[in-house]
Amino acid sequence: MLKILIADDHAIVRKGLKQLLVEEYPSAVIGEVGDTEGLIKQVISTNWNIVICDMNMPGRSGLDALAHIKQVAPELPVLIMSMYPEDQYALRALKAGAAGYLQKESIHDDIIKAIQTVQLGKKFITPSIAEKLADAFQNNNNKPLHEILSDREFDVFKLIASGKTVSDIAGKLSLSTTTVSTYRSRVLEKMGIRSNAELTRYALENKLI
Amino acid sequence: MLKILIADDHAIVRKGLKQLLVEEYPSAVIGEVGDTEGLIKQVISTNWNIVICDMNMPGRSGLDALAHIKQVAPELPVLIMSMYPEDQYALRALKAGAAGYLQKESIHDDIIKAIQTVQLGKKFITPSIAEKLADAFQNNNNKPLHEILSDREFDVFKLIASGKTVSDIAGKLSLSTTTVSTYRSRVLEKMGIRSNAELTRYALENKLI
DNA sequence: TTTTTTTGTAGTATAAATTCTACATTATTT
DNA sequence: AAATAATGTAGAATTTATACTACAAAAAAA
Repeated sequence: MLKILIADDHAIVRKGLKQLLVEEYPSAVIGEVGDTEGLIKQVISTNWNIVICDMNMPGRSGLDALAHIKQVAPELPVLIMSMYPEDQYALRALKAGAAGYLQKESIHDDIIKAIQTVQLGKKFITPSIAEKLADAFQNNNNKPLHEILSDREFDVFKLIASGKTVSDIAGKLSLSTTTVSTYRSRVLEKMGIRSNAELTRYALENKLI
Repeated sequence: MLKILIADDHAIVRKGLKQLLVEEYPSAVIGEVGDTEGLIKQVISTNWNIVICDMNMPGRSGLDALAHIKQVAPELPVLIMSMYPEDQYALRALKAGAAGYLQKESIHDDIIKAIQTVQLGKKFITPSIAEKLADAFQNNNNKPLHEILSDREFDVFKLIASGKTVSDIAGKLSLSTTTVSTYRSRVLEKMGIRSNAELTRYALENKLI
């Protein structure tokens, strides 16, 4: 009998998802937990076939929980869902061992397919994520992102992240503004990032500024 | 017969909420829309008793929609829900004429009570929001910086902080890019800030994005 | 040791953002 | 009620930033 565990801190989301699953798998057992602790507990105490886990839960994040699950139940497929389209997160999730990454926006369309896929022991990868994956694969894999920057790029990275404009930086480093812009695009490219805001965020999170 | 309209861009959320409502009001008519346009259309074409509307929908935000609804159906109670706990949003929502503000986290506990309350023509205010309200009522001075922004400015603030470009934002809000730039400078001015990076930082630190 | 990549650097043409200014509407204060 | 300030909105002119493209020097891979 199919046993699916849902982990999400929002009860409405759990409810909606459960409804969806019940409609497709009327005889399945659907469990719910609202935090990562409950999730871990459930995974240890009960034999679930699939876990569907939100990425953004208060306290320990879904990814932390995932890492934990991979230790106690390496075979248990975990689908990570998130409200962020940013496939950035998808890569992190997959790296951490997720069986698939679902955006909440399109979960309706994907979830059943995803379940079928992971039931076969395969990973559920959407085409757009596959592409990102392929990219990340050939790029440097396990270094922190900012370590794959060249020195100059890293300089520029930090300055941009701390709010300097391209021309400020050009002045400071005595370079042409276009040069700085070029560095910037290389940084963005290498880090799989799309905006200065994300740079800032990254830098703050990694305590680089 | 009770007729409740749900507006939320995430189908799972609609589903969960609907389920919740059906359980409590089996004979109620529950409508669903996924965007603000649909919402406005529905409000005009059908006589709903209550609207439950998500604050963060793509395109025109829930608050815009609310303002619109207040014009065409001033008596129709609109409950605004949001995933942000920051009661900041609550104040804006109430100011814009919402009948209540619900956090998605606790919607399970509050929604039925909220519906009963607004059915009596009263506003549903949780204690914590009541407090904020009281504060805001007189305490205009010691507000956090971001609370001195106007609604529009705040919209733009969040979008910039999360990395949208000025033209993205202009597109999204159907404004001229120069208008958005103007908001940006006003925001920078009001907050005593000099760059987008600082905006991002501020927003991250204050958990506004 | 060739060959291929990465790095440091810019120019040109183009796209995007900013500044300043302005002007109705709303809100607030006096 | 009148006066003042804040808000929502843009246009013109200008300043900045970006996308492409390019190329030599250094580093890495074959």
